[in-house]
Amino acid sequence: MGLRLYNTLTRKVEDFKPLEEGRVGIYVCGPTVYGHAHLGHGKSYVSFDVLVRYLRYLGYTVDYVQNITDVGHLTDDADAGEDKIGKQAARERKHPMAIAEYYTRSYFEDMDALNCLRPDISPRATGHIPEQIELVQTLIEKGYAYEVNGSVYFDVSKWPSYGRLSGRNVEDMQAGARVDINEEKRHPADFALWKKAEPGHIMQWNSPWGRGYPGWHLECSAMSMKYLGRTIDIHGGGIENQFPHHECEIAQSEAANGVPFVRTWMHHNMVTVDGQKMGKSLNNFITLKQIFSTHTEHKHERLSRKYDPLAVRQLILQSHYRSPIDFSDAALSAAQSGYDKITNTVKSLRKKIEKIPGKIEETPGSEINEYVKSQLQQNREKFETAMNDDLNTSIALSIIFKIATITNEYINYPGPDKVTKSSLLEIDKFFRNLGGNVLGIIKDEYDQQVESDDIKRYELAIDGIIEWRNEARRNKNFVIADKLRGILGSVGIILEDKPDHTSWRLG
RNA sequence: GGCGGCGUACCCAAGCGGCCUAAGGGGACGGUUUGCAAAACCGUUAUCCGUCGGUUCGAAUCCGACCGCCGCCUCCA
Repeated sequence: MGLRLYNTLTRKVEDFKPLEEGRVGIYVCGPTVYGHAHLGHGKSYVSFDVLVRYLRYLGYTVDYVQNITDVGHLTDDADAGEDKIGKQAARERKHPMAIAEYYTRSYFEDMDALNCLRPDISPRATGHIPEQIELVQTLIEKGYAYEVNGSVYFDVSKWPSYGRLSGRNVEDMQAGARVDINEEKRHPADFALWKKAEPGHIMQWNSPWGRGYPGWHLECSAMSMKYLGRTIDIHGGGIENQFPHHECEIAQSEAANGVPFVRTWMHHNMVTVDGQKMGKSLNNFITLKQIFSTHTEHKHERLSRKYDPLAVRQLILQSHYRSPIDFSDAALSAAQSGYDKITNTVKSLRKKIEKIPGKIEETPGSEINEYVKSQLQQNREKFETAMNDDLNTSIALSIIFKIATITNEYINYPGPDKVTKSSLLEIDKFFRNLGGNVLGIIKDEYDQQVESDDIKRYELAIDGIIEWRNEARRNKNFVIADKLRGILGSVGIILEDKPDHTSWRLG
């Protein structure tokens, strides 16, 4: 059985089959770059990163497009157009493009840390104004849009299936709608394709309707069409964008092209912090940089320590992408411990491989251990079954843990089974493939020691103290030995005595 | 008011009609190992899945009611 994905459009898990054999086009709604990326971005892009990675693992060629919104999203749909980037630009007294550039770089930096593969194309909205204008023109020509006083609106009454994706109908939405009445619109549900620029609006362009800027749903339609064609296999985004954003995308794209816009709609669920929606006003808004930073002055007050970016990734993968996830210091800390366990295992596995000299064919008893072989085989199948079932990363991850336990058992307590280099390499291959290439929580290389410059400077001293302590241990002077361990421990350095040497790590 | 989701051990979380006397992680406790630790390994930690009814030979899984929580309906990942 192949990959099956939940499709919001049909509310069912369906067999996944791309339009073109062996090739998948994916468009994911990217960030609006007016601030540092937060936990919500983390969940979103890790989720879709795993989708892309798994599709590639299955042998598909994937065209992954994720936009960068550097203009156009206003604070509301009705009018009162305040561009969030413009707002931030005013606050920081910088050019809007400088703001967009700065936070775009910051975003990529954080996504790299989370081990998310870069999209194949990261199109900027401002780089596609002509395409957007063209799309608006098409919609006007086909009678789906109308111009009023320099602004252009999509006529929802011309598109009966509006609301299908989100399970709403235009009438129901009237009652509790918080959208202000806009005099220009023929119907309150009509949405802006192009807005006339008020004199003070910083970002604006020439158009057939005068100076203005694009409406907030338009860029995704224009750019996905340009890079992936009129019908795309998968469109992903946050569940909060189901309505109105994705609904509007469908309407304008299909009205313009006359063909289905998206075959599979995927929506991930939201993030809460300590059980509450994450929001700037609630003081529980946590950026990824605040979690990753070693510098205590940047730390968020709800966090007790810094966490490894890949531990955050692991926490995200521990639950399903369609489930909400609650971040708390306790959850982060538990994920960090679990992440450390896997990392420790992989590190000691690789150390062990290095210690067995020679090429495989020269190593005596180089055959793969039968038990190891069957376990890897079995668990690979389970892993694929889990991932095929709408990306059940929680189970996939549990299989990595299972193999970690088997690995430790095999290395440390081989019993009658001989530890062979081939077996160890086979296990490492499993980790690199499933834990690394697919889940992205196992690195191909781990730094020898800590990256932090502060620690690096003291490495010699640390090694010296360890040497001193081992001399004491050899002389059975355990009082001194324990005292030295205590001193290192008090600055967060934890020692591990191995049969032949002592290693250290930061606790 | 409309739409959607969730409630599983001390915490996180998978399971969505029989393989469940319920994965996996964290924590706690006990053991092996260790000079002692750390790491690792082994074991224990839910006869039960918010509550009450129903459907079924059989339900955590389906249906109904109720209680509690959350999200969307305004930009948001």
